[in-house]
Amino acid sequence: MSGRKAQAARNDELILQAARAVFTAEPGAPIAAVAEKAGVGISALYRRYPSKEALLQKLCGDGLRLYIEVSERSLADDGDPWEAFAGYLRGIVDADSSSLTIKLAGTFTPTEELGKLAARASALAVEVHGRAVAAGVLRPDVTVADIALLFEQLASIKLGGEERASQLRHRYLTLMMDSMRVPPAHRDLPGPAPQDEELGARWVPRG
Amino acid sequence: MSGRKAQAARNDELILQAARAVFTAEPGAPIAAVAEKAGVGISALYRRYPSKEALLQKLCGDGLRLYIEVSERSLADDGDPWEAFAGYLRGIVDADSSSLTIKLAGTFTPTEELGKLAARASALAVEVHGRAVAAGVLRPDVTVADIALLFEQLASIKLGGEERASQLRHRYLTLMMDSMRVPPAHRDLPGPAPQDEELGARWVPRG
DNA sequence: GTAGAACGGAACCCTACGTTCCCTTACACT
DNA sequence: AGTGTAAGGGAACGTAGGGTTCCGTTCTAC
Repeated sequence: MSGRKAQAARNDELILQAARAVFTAEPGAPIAAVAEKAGVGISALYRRYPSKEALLQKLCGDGLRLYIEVSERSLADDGDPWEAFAGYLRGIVDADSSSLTIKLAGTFTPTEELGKLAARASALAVEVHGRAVAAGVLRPDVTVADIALLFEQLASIKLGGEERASQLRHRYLTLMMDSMRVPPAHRDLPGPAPQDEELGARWVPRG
Repeated sequence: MSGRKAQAARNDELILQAARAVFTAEPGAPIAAVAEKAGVGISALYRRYPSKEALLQKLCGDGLRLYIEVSERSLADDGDPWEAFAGYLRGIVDADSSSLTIKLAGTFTPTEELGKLAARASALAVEVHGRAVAAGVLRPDVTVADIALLFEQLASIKLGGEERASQLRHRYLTLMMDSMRVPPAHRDLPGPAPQDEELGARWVPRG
C-alpha cells in the first residue's frame, strides 16, 4: 500500500481524531472545523460519511464501545475492589465518554445499534457500581445514576488545552472519590489547582 | 401608578426574570425565546435594552452583585465557621452565579463596570476561602480557584426542570462538601438520586 | 377626542453552516 | 508517454436562524 491509498488510509484516522477532538470540545461545531483541524478539505469528509449526522453517529458508537471496554476491564480486575472501581472511573474520564455519547446523542436521531450499545453500557455500569457497593468500598447512597452525572460534570470542565482539561478532570475526580470511598478520608489531589490567569481567560469573548 | 404604567413596570420585572431563566438554561438562546417566556413582544425588550448584548451585560452585572451579596453575608456570619462557609457555597449555587457570569461573559465584550464587580467578587471569594482554611474547617489543598471550578461543574447540571436541577446541584454540592470539610466524613445526601427515566431523556434529540 | 407612550409581531437582512459540484492531482495500468 | 480513475481541495449554493427594525394598534392621560 503506497501513495494515494496510503494517504487515504492516513486521512481516515486523521479525520476521526479531528472529529473527536472538535466535537468533544464543542458538540455543535461546524463540519468545516473538523476538516480544518484534520488538515483536509470538506470533500475528504463527505467521501467517507454521507452526512454530518452519520459522522456523529460513528463517534457516538465508538465512544460507547470504548466505555464498554473500560467497564469490562474493570469487571475482570480481581485485585483490590476499590482500585478496580477507581480504575473504571479514571478510564471513563479519560475516554471523555460523556462528551462523546450524551452530549452528541441529543443532536441527532438515535440508531438502533446505538440503542443496543447504550443498553449494554448501562448494564455494565450497574454491575461495576454494584460490585463496589457490595465490596463495601463505595458508599451505598451514591447510585449508578449519580456516577453518570458526576461524569457529566467532569466533562463540563474546559480550561486551557485538552491536556490541561484532562489534568483538572482527574483533580476533581480525585476530590469526588474522597467523598465516595469507604472509609472517608482525604487523599492528595493530582495536578496543580487552576491559576488566576487560567480563570481570567474566560472573561474574554471566545474566538 | 396604574394602567399602562403599571404594566410597563410589571414587564420590566417579567422580562428580567424571563431573561435570567432563559439564558441560564441556554447561554446562546435567541432573544425571541426571552420575549416568549416573558409573554411579551420583541419590541417590549428593545424598548428597555438597545441590544441583546446590553441585556446580557445587565444580567451579568446583576449576577455579580448577587454573588457579592452572598459573599458579604457569609463574611458577616460570626457563628460556626463551617456553617458560614457552607452557607456561602449553597448561596452561590442557588444564585446560579456561574451561569450568569462566566458562561455569559464569553458571549459579549466586557464592560469596565463588570470588570470592577468581578474584581470585587474575586477578592471576596479569596477572603471567604481564606477564613475557612484559617478556621481549619476546609482542607487547605483545595484552593479558591478550585471552588470556582466546582461551581461551574455544578452549574453544568441540567436535568428536568429548574427545580429538579437545583435539587440535584445541592445533592452534588453536599457530596463535594464531604470531600472538602475537615474532618472528613460522609453526611446524608439531600434530594433523590437521578432516576433512569431522567437520564434516558437525554438520548432524544432536543426540541 | 386626541397625542403619545407601550406593544405585538411581521418583515428585513445578514451570517453561518450543511451539502453539492467542479476542477485539479497523482497513481495504476497499458 | 497516455489515459482512466480514485481522492482531494475549496468555492458556490441554498436554507434556516436570529438580531434588529418598522409599522400598525391599543390604551391611558388630559
